[in-house]
Amino acid sequence: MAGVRAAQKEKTRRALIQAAMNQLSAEHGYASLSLREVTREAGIAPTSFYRHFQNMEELGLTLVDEGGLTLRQLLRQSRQQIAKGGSIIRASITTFMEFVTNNTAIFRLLLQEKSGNSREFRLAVTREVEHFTAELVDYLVDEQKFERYLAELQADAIVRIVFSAGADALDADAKERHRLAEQTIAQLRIIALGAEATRTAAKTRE
Amino acid sequence: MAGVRAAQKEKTRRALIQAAMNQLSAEHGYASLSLREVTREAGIAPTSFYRHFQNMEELGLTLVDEGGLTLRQLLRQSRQQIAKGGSIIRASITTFMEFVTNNTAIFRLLLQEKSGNSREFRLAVTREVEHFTAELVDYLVDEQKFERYLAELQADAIVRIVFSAGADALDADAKERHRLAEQTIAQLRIIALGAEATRTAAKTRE
DNA sequence: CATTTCAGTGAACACGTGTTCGCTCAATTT
DNA sequence: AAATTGAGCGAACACGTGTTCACTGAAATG
Repeated sequence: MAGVRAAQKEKTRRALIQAAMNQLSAEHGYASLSLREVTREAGIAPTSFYRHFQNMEELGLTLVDEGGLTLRQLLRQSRQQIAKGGSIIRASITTFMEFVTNNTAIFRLLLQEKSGNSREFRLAVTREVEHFTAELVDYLVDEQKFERYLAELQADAIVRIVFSAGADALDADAKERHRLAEQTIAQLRIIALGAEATRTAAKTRE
Repeated sequence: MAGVRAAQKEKTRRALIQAAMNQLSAEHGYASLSLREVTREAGIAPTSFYRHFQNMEELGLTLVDEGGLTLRQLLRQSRQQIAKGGSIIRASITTFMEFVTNNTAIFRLLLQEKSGNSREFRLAVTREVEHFTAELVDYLVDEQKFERYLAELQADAIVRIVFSAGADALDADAKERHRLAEQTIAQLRIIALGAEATRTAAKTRE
């Protein structure tokens, strides 16, 4: 009952997931992920794949889930560090861009895989992105005291801009990536200003 | 010299492009576009494909070019109609969403095909999107008298938000699409307000 | 210690893929 | 009217794909 067997199974399961991540690149998206190539890189026979996943789609969904989870954990950490002072916007964007640099494969999955896949896959990706927006809305309502509707507008705009910039960062070198980060920070400040102006305009109308 | 032959060739070339467009859907992206299925729908033998395109990639690039051109023409038209009064933002977004509804396939190509393709293909898509930003920057500088840097920040943010919303609209029903349009309009107004505030802040500092 | 479980295997199936080659035969040119 | 051009075609090639099936042999169980 030591579970040597279960441990080994988990190990090759991780190997399969890692192999799939490695295969994801700019040239070869999830759509062209090949079972045979994945199993080859994981070091097992093609047929053994089915001991771990029902089919390729299940592998894809697993990748999306794991990627989204990792990203959200990182951002939550960064948000806590912010409490110690410093610009919220700058810290978040910096963390985000770092994540993109270090986890390129996961990011491609979340940002650039909205078509050419099964409906279920697309829904899973959408759900992950919605998690981010929801967390940001909560932050704007609780900490910044925005009214819910305005917070949602703002959060949605921010997530769209940041994810879009993140997608561009995937193909960028370090310098261009830095420029993107600064640009995004400036854009989020414009939005913050605009939201603030909208809020006060609504108040004076009361 | 009547050119009966050349006319026929152009006709089947159009048939190929149209067939490829028809094959593009949420489930089957450009990456999984099949030569044999395209030629089948166009009503010619697989081998005849090579009389019109050197390979599949050339077909893809053609689709991107044609799609981007069509979209830009439409938006230019709408911008002229705006001169007759009415909200610029509302009119543009309405036109944009209409285009998404009527030209779903083209749009998927421009919005959701940034990975899983050749480098050249991705550059072509990026170039098309940059055309939009450039036109918007010119408008903000010439008509709204923004300074160039602020205009670029603003235009880039707007394009990112609008294209991201456009991508979501692809999978949405009429009602959800309308909500998306209204949301985008409200977000662009926040940005306009923020940009205006940034401009006046910079001026008073002079 | 005998029995059962099950991760991993190798062979095989049925199929779709892009591309090449040599041919036909109508439109075009000489 | 004869010669040339070239869009369209059918056969074939070489290969990669996901998935099934009956199997082995070590770990787990009774």
